[in-house]
Amino acid sequence: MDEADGPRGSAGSVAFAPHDHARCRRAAIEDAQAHCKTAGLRLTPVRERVLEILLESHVALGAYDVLRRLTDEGAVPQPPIAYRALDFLVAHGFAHRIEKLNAYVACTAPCERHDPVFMICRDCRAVAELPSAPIARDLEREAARIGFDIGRTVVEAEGLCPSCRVGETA
Amino acid sequence: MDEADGPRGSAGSVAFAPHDHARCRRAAIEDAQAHCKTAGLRLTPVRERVLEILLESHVALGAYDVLRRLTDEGAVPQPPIAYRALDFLVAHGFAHRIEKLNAYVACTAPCERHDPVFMICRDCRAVAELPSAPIARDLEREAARIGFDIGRTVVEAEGLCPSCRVGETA
DNA sequence: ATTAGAGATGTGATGATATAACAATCGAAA
DNA sequence: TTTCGATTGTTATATCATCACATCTCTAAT
Repeated sequence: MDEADGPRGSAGSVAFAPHDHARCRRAAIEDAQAHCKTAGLRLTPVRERVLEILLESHVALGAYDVLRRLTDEGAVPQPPIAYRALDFLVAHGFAHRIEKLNAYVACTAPCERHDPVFMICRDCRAVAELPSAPIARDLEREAARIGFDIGRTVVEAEGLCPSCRVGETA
Repeated sequence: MDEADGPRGSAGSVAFAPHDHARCRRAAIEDAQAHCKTAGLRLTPVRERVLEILLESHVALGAYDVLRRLTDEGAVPQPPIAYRALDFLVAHGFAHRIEKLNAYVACTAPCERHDPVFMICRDCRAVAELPSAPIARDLEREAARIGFDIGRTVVEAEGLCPSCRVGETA
């Protein structure tokens, strides 16, 4: 990967590689702010705070993990508070839901519009987000063969990230 | 598809195509019985019954749907009864878990060993199971690029099956 | 400024999915 | 026929997600 590519650069996964994470977070927040302004969406305090919480790492957090963080900061512990913010972030591409974990991660790519591919570490729950173009093509071809009309796709690989492979028992 | 291919033939999805479903069910049960005998696994009455319930159609059933069926037949309504049987069937490849739906379907292919691709109808919840070889290759290549070691994969496309596309509003 | 309407939030309750824990039983093999 | 691991019975609880309805808050039209 070209070192000149930033944390949200185009060369692929950032989650498993050392990177300037402060910049990564800042860029994601600024992207979200800019996109909301352009699109007339309201990045309210709780929505922005939830995005910040997700952006603290590339580890997937459950809705109740997020809620716990919010309540530690004074919010009342009502699940809809977390779910509503997460739903907003997912709906607009600022975060993704990981079906395999029932959990959420911040988006780490300028997510135009096809569902990404995720690589999920089973040890540390870190999630790398990859572009899905080749796999999407394969899926479309298979779907066409059986007359299926694809809406959304879930592509998640569970395994071990580079860090967690180190020292793993054979 | 070659009509000579049976319901568990090699040419791909059977779930969305008209087929001799009685034969389909029978073949799946017999496969399971034979495989358990060979492998020294115990296809106990409740396990076999749960497989039969899943095999009644190609529609995904939740664990509590299965449990309801069992209790209608006299079992006591304890969730572990259903989950244990489902876990057994999934562990040995006689059924699959659909992450997107938190639900289960009977396996419709002689599942040697790579995780299948599923096409899930959002209207009728029918699930077609396809071989995953090309997609698995793509995923492996992407994983190698970032040093990720893939264990299991989840590939699920949600959309509309051929039957449910008919008469769908544009 | 006033206010109507849509979107967002506060709040209590409940629904849906899944597992922990431990006792009792069964079945294959020593 | 005893033993040991796998399976089942049973109670309880954990975890994930949504409903329903009141209230508030922005924004834009008046």
